[in-house]
Amino acid sequence: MDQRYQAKAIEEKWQKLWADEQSFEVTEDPAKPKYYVLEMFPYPSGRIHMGHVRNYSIGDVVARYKRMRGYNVLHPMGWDAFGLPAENAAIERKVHPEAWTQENILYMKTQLKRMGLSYDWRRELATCQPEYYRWNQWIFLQFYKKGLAYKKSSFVNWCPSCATVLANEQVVDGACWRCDSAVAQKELEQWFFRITDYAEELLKDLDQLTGWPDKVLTMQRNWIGKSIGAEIEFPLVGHDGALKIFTTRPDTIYGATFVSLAVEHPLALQLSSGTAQADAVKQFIERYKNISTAKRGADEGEKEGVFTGAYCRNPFTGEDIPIYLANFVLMEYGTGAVMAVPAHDQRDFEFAKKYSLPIRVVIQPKDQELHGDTLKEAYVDEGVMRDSGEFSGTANVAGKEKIAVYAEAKGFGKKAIRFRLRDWGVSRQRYWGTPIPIIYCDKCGAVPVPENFLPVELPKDVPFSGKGGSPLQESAVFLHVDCPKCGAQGRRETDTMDTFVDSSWYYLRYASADANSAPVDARGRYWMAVDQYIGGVEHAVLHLLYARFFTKALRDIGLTHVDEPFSNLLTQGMVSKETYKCAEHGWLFPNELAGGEKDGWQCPQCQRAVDKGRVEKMSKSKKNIIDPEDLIAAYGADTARLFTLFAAPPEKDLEWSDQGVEGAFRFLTRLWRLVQQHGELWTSNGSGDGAAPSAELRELRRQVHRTIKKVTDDIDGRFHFNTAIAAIMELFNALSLAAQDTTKRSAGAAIIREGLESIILLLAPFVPHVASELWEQSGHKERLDRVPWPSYSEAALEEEQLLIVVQVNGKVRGKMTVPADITQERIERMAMEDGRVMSFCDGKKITRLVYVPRRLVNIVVEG
RNA sequence: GCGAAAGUGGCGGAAUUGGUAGACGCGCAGGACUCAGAAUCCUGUGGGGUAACAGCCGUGGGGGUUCGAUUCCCCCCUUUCGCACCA
Repeated sequence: MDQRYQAKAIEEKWQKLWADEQSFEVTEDPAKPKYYVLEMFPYPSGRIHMGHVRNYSIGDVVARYKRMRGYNVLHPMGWDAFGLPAENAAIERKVHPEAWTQENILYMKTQLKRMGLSYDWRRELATCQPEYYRWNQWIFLQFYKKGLAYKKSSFVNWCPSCATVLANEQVVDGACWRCDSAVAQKELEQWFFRITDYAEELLKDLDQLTGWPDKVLTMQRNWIGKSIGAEIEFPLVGHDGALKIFTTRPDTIYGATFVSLAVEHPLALQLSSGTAQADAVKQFIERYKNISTAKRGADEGEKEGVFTGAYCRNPFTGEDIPIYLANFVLMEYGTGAVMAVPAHDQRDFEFAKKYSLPIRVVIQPKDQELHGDTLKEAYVDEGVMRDSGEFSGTANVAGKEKIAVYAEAKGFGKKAIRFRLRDWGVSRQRYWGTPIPIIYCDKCGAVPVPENFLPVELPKDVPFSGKGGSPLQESAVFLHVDCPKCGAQGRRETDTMDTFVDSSWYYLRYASADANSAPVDARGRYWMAVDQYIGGVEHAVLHLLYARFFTKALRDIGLTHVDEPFSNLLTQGMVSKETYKCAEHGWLFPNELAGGEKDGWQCPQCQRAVDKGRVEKMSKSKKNIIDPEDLIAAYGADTARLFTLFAAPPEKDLEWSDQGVEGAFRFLTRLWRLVQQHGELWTSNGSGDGAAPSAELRELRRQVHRTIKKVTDDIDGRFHFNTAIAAIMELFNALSLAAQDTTKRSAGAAIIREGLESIILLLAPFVPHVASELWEQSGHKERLDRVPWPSYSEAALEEEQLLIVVQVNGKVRGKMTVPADITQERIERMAMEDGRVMSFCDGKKITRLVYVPRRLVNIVVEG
């Protein structure tokens, strides 16, 4: 037996065995409870990083633990393989996106395998495979049939110099990332998914996601942004028709002294034409039309507007009030028109001040009298309605409802609910994505590709120049196609789908990854929903919201029976590490520093003292990354996993420490050695020298069972792997001491063996390779993967003695060890008789005695 | 600006329901082994204080509730994250 811990050899041995024996491949088994654990699949960028190591280590602990607890565990892995970087690689390095992606997947897969993750690799999928994305297209067609997919005109970022559409992340400070020219807004017809149809359900069902972090629920709630209010029509003066506005404050309508329209409002030009304001309005629109709404919000603060020259009538006061254009009104929300109540809305207040518009107070707070001309800021809190006709005197909260009901009765308004959530624009003018299965025909319009023609595959003959619109427009093979309806010459849609579409249903696909007549078959019913989903918090809104929407929409098509895809969600923290920065030369790698720990580090270029220690999220640019591959080569996967899991609880940020890694490695080495050194424990089947175990040994046995209980509770209830590992280390230290003592070693052989076996089993989910090896070496024929999780015995937990803390006025003044079956009276008497305790009570009156069973006595004295 | 989370030794962190603050790991110090080093093992390690003990101080700061507060409440400070004209 090798005395040294050889991580590499051990890990290779077990990884090969697991692969050869398909240890983690699962099929549906109605006799067993199922458990579906899923980590967010990676983008195949080329190499795995520490964030992946952390994410997948956490998931693997859960998977292996649940397996040991008797669950039928589905634990799959795949690739979020479409996306922009592949296309950039094509432009910059002349590699085809597909080749680039395939190569990355292959490399990263061997990296993941080296971590010993217990995946069912048969279910592996890559979203760029036609067998996968054909179902994106199929789903698109189902959505189209149901009206959930539709086309409308919308704006994209456009670089006039590169003549190409830019993704949001390619726009840096309003300029093109490559050529730095100013980005314009260009209007295009694009495809949308009607996620807003599900807004109400997406909001309501958040309540049933009790296994999600509150933070994520709140973010989703805010994103959906439900507002309850009213829609009211303001008749135009001198024109037909009316302006429809949405407000959450109908109670303030008597204070509406003007109306503000979005710059893009369709009536803007029409209303001003023929008035003296026509030119001013044109200029104003011209000025804002190329600035995206996001950009307008960025220089928040300055309210700008222009009078349209037109008026509308406030239907409640009967007054004619002016109509303005305002830069802060959003066309995409509500109706693109708002009634402005300067006294009770801060934005309207600022606008009114700037353009000298009347400010009329109509909500009166309890404790003060407000006047429009002395108001310093808008009053937005509750109060009583005043100067509001027949509604004066009504509490404003009740007034909201009354105004809306009144307007509805009179036929110029109604109660209304609005969401901040917008429909999901899925069109991308890119190559490396799922082609949208639509054909345009001059006669028939937009015609869906018949399902039996799917997949619409990406053509290979596409040049990647980084110029022009969608690269698919360059492919003659792809573009020209006959209309499926009338047979005339048609033209394919050249937009591809947002990659968020791919990741919105992949968890369903894993359940039946080889199904070829539907995205998911009956096996989905067995496996869904995902019991535990694990990933970064950066996906708290978009990915998780889109996936929830897909689940509901697919449920309505009959593809799944669940309302929500992920029952429990764990958002892991990021991995960070200290950085070194030179004031002049920027970030530095630790190994390029000059100087030393003692005299301080210096910049290799300018010899200036380096600013050390700020802990930042690991990133290439900050030069503080650790490559998992180097780590595994140096210490092995088990050490990498152990440290990652030990250094912090999963939901918190993890600060990387090279010395901490050493510590984890040291622990495994010590465990290895202890098992090697006591081979006799495994061969002899004696339970010691036959004498009854000493009190110390009995306590050691209790610790074994206490540890099993603690580790079980820590993993199962709260995923606190760090404290679970700490408890195992503690037990190890105790066993290690006992094993060094010859008397204890012989008398307590059975207990030490039970302890070591427990440690190996408890460590199995964390460090599966070394645990498997030690299990085998300690004489067990059965594979560790098939051994159940250890159970503890309540009887073995029973304490013989208790440690009781004695306090005087809440301060610890003594401790006593007492038999567990002692009475309260006796404990209290002993506490009072304790010498040190007595000295604190000396001459003082005891007013009270607090006894916490099995824990402490607090003597309360006076004076 | 609004909202949320967090702040504990030299460092990462623990204390799960209000009951011994600092588990476990790192670092550091002393010792053993060694010609020496590395590795390993043992002991110690919140601060101050003492010959040693004791008492004393201590969970960002200030107040409160309680027999007892890292934990609950109020105010303030700092950091991180999210949202940021959504009418």
